[in-house]
Amino acid sequence: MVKRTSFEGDACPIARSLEALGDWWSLLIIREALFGVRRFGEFQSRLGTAKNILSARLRSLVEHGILETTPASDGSAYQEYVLTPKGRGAFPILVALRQWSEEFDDHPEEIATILVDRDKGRPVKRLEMRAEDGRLLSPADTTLKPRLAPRRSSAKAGPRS
Amino acid sequence: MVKRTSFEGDACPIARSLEALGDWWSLLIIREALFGVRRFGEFQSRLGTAKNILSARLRSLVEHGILETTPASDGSAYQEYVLTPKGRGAFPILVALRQWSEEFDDHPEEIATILVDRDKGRPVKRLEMRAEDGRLLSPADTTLKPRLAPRRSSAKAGPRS
DNA sequence: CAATCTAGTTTCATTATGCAACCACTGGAG
DNA sequence: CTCCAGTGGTTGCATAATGAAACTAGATTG
Repeated sequence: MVKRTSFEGDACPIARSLEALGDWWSLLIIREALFGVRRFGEFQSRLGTAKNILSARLRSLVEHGILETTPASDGSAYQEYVLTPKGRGAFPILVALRQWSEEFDDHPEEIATILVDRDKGRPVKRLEMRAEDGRLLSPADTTLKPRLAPRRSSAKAGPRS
Repeated sequence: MVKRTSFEGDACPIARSLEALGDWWSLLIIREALFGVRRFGEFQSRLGTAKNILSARLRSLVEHGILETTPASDGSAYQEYVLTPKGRGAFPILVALRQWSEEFDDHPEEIATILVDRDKGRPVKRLEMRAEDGRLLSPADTTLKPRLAPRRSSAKAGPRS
């Protein structure tokens, strides 16, 4: 096979999410959708995507349960694309990407916008990892565990990633 | 031009980070690197990437300042790839992707591992967005603001995303 | 110094991307 | 009802990216 490798059956959850939204456009489409964009033409003009690509991506996102097509909304007979809960659940991913850019980009002055909380207009706090009891965790403070107790029989290489 | 569109000059920080790590392999390479993988061959065997692709990705990650090549480390004359602070800073992105999978995947039973804190062995808490003062924020509680005061002269369409 | 390992590069077939052209259906003006 | 612009796509074609396998140069081992 010379197909682009798929991570569908992969046991790693990171690979699994990349399977659904790991290409150039999907996350940007979700970003626009989170800001209320619903119509094909609006996605197209805001993102500047070719229409065939946009069409393919929207279809893929619908298949993955991230977007839903609703037959109407404002009276017209056209359809709209709206986020499902799964789609809205991707918000932290976008925030993480945004904050990474804000912190490490080589030309931060080119970044046009900041994410603020609507009430106070102040930047949102950096996402942080915490333990169940609230302790702040660094990457080194974490580790991976097999999801279910491993087979008692073998001490072979455990599941990874 | 029929080149793949680049987001380099884009003002949206999400697009900017996707420019650096928005392809299929980069994030997986960073994932492995976070778990201590350093050598070309180790990346190759753990990820199953073709060597030419891996070579190109590693080079790109080095160019973006996410990985660094260190000429030695264990005595041998080979080189290693280690994460820079910028690379380690991508950890929350990976955690966000992982948690999204854990929460919304259609077949969560196929996910092999959970991320736990090393001390207690308990799952890490879900990432949450908070305001400066600690209030929990939902997507709807946030909005985008232009980074610097917009030019006083024009009331044209403001910066987006 | 021969065999093998590591870390790639090269070659070539297959896919995906992107632009432009085309087409079907809507919604409105007359 | 008819014409006609706008919406929401699909199709075709050129180019770029991906992936498997073969090849290679330097390092390490024996």
